[in-house]
Amino acid sequence: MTTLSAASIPRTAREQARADVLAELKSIGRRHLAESGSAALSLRAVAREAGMVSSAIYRYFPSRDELLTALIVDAYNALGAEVERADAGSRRSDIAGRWMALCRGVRGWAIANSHEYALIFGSPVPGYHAPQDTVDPASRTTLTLVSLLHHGMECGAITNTGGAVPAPVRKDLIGLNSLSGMDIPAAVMLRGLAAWTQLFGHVSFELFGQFTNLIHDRDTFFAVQMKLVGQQVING
Amino acid sequence: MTTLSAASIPRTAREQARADVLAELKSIGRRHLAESGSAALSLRAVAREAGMVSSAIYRYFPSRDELLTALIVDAYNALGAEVERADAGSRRSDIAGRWMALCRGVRGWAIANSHEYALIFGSPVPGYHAPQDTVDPASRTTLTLVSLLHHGMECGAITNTGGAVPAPVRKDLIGLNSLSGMDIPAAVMLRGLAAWTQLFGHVSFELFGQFTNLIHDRDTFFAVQMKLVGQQVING
DNA sequence: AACAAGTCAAGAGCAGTGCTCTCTCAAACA
DNA sequence: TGTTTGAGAGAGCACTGCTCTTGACTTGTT
Repeated sequence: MTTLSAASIPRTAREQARADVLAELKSIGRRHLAESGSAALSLRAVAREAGMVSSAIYRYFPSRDELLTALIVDAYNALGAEVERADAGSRRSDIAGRWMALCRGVRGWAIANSHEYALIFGSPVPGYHAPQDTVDPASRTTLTLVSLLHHGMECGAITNTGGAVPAPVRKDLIGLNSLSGMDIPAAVMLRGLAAWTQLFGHVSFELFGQFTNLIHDRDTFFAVQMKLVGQQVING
Repeated sequence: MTTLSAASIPRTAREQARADVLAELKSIGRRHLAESGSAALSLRAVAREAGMVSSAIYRYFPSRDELLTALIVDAYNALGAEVERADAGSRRSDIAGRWMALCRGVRGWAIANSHEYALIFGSPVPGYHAPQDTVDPASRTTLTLVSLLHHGMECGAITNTGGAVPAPVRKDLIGLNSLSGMDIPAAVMLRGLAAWTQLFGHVSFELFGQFTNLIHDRDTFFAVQMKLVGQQVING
């Protein structure tokens, strides 16, 4: 168990105090991240603002990367929660509507928390390799899409139009089901992943400045594009 | 004219020497970038390797960001050249084949130059806003796609299946033609941009680690996905 | 040939960074 | 009531971007 894992339930007063300080440091870090981006995130600055000397913060985060990892986990969870919330707001049988809600959820969160989005979907920070802590929170968002696909097939909105999928890829795609306990055919999963990459590709392009001077009405553009993607996913 | 623009033709020996040093510094910087990523790119380290003291490098690059900008411009041009080369290798009337070649060109370059790819398509470096110097090289790659669309329409491979495009978006899409001197209908341009975001979304996902533990046969997966995208762009 | 102007490298220095080590002191535990 | 343990403080190392000044050299002109 690392410093970052949910530190069980604080029992003693000491553990409680430690959990409090940890939470405060993360909160300050998150604010710095939101204001200045990940590269400008400095342990010293966080410590300073928390009223402790620079060396003291190393009691809580053994390195800058550990702080970053903690914030990444939080970001994944925040996005996951937002997407789940967005999905829950639509009628369950309205697959197309749920897809659009999901898209709006992702983009809305990304715009409102652009630095956190960049942290998890932008270029990986140098020398940094995501530890295992991040994979569960990361899959949370993906799971929402997969369950949407699953439900779409269940109620007949999405049909398996077939299409040959090469064996090795088929294996990977079928394997995705084991994470979610569902059984979506490879061809459908393929379309789902295509939609997924398109959604995040679009959001990244928008946030990272590739639409500058090209697309001005971005809300509408996004809606039009995602509607198209939704149709392709549903109708094959 | 900044330090970065092509410094006309060096006339005097002095200008020649300066151009040489500038080129050497950029070359060292590019290597450091390729080896360690943008965040680890340090003016001091570059200067050290070039055999000059740290302060001297400021004669050539007024700030770290200026070095970065120079490398970004180079990266855009390298990608653009690679994509143009890939496109030129296919029979001109084979639109689907050209699309696949173009995709392979982008991905191949991205994998071979991942840090440079991250520099231009990853999260923007903090506090950095792309100066005007970068827009021309950046549009070079996009232009290859637009001309592919144009040619596809010319020879009937791509047909305008219509589809309503909301006025403001239509305006943006039509406006894209003014950059290239072509006249691609909004609905076709829309599909082209969708393919574009999907292509780069896919490559970014792959390079930035989102496929970790999910997709193993990435070459095949990419080929399958891009073929699908190509069909959607061509057949509407 | 002599000079003024322009250019460049060097060195010292400032403020900031991540991170380590040692020390002290107080709280928690036995 | 000791004893252990953990939190904070402080100094320090090596590094960063960047600035300013100083001395040497190259250039074009008189």
